[in-house]
Amino acid sequence: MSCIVEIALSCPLRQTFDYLSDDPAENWQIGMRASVSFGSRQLIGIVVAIKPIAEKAVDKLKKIDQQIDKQSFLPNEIMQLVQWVSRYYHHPVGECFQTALPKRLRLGDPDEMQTETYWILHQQPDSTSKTGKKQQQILDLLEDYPEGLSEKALRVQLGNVKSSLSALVQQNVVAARQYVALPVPCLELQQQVLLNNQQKQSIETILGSKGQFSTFLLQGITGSGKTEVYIETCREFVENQQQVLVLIPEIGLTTQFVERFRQSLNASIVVINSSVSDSDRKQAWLLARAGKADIIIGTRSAVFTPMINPGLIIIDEEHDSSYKQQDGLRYHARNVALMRAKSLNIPIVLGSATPSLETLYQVKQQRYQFLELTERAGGASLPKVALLAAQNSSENNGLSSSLINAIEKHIKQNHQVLLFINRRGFAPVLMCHQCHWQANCRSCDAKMVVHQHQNRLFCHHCGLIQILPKICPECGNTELKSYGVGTEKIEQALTAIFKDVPVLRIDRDSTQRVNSFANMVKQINQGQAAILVGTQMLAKGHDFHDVTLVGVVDADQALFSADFRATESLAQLITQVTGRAGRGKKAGEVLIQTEQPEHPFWQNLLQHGYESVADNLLSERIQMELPPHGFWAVWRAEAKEKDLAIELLQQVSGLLQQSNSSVLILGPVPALMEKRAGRYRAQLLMRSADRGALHQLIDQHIDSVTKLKLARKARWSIDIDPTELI
DNA sequence: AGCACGCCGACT
DNA sequence: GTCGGCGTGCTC
Repeated sequence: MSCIVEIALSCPLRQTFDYLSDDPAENWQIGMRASVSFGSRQLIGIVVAIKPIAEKAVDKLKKIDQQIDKQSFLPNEIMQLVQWVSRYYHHPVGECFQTALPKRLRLGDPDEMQTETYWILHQQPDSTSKTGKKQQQILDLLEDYPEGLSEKALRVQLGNVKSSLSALVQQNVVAARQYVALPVPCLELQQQVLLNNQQKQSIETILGSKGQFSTFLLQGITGSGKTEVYIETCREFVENQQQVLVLIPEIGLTTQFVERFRQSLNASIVVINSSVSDSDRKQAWLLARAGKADIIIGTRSAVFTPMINPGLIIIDEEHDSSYKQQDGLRYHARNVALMRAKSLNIPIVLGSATPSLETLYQVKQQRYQFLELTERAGGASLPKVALLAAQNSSENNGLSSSLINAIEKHIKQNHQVLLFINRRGFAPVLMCHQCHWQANCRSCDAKMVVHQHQNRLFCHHCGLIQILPKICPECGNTELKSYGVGTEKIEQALTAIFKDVPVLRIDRDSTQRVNSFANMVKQINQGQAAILVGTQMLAKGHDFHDVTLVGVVDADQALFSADFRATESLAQLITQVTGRAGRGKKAGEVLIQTEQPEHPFWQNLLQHGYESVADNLLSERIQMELPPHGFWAVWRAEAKEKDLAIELLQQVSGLLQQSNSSVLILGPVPALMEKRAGRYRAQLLMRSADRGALHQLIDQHIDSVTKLKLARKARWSIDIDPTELI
């Protein structure tokens, strides 16, 4: 008896496809993969339904080419989750499955875990045969592991063991077994750290919600020991054979975080981030699904990792913008995680020193429980924060004389200094002194940034690269001048001022080479006086113990930005940065150089702290009916031809207006930077106090939008709960 | 989105 | 005479 199998395929069509299978329905399960011919190509899809043969139009159906999985592949929970994501974000279901699966499995790799060789003691060595030193070491070690020890672990401890092992095999003393390859455990676990009362209380409260859905905001200033709270909470779950999913931001600096878990917990910990190879991702995913990974630490897409016995979800730095995907399926991992925790009926912890307004809003509505850590570990005090008027700073390449003096003071004490400039390159503007020509990007509405080290102009929006011109292309003048500051210029200025002090620049340009970042960190941690100049990437995730002065050079930009979220991010950045100064015994100092020291934002932040700023911003947003107040969706469109995007959105707007709905339609308007990477962009906003009404309106019209002629000429997408409104 | 089919311009 | 440009139409 054959059957019909309904398959979700990765294509932008908002539908699934029926195929004919020769196998009986019993041989199929929802969530299995199948290979089918689709149009003229071969695709792999996910089975979403199995149906009996119906009379109608069976002859139109193609046959399934291959059933890839013989046993269940995607657990029901993940099937439900991905289908919910597809409905909630109004994104084609096949593409949702695509984002949820590791590449190798998406492409049809069998779902078999990699194995590795384990060695076990087979019998006691014959007393007559002589055993070498290395061989004896192996035997001694294996004696402690009656269930065997992996060859990898033997190698880690004893070095090259290949020849000794084969000798032992010859004597029939040891035997090899193939077992599933687990992550290499830490050899020496660290002693459990002493927790303060706030930490203990937080852990207890979270554990009190074991086995039931409950959301916690764990707010703790930098250095207050959030990670210890995570680790000790995990310990409890791991001891109960329950798995923990830990989401982390997408910054390449996760090693320290992961190491602390590894060194503290006797558990199988897998990592899924961008530096993990495709085959290791697949292995981590399979280990998690099989319950052989106790803790899964990963970035955004790890939220879809299946677990056999999930107990807890943790989202570290929950305010981080990398949790929201900004193309394709525009999901927010925090949102998906919340949904997942709810349907699994397990607790979820959102951790941050500077929670997002969304999360604070929920705390205010008493939907999340608030946990707070206010004490810094080791009794370190928070640094003094002061504002510096930026007057005359342009004469010193963007550094005011008081900032330079402060740097000198800290350097003289053999301490380290950290300076933030949130712009890569040398200078953001190149201009002709004579005719006022400016170096602009030809594909974007943006200026080209001077990168002197590489003797090039870069567009930071589309990646266009040009040779740095020596003469003005308009009038031939040789007097080209650059304006503004970037990391390179600050680096150069400081090198000139402090001749004997190493100046390290840390940004995407200087850390691109493999290991260069790790090497820099190593150098920094040697503890000699040094000045570190860098972008935001320095603010996150890394502890530099000898830094006593943190300077913020171009803090003002955000205060004038048209993006209403800029002040929120600035308050978060300054607060995070403040935590970077003076850990341990050395007293810290933070200096913020600004053109507007009188600005109420600074006064509020310095006198009352992040929470107060966040509070104000939140009331402001509520008053102005901006997110997180109300429910928002935005249609985005882009086209190579000018005005095409906006025309398409005008038609979309027309369709939406046909319904008599409570949803407010705003726009369409061109994007703030209309042209980017050669495309003109526009957006159409929807807002409602009623989430259901918003989604209903989209569902009502999305098919007609797909059928619009213009929808083929312009790229369009829909963004639910947008985090960027421009 | 891919990919095929289809109908008009400059080239071995 | 052909190669190839991208318009439009379909994908169980």
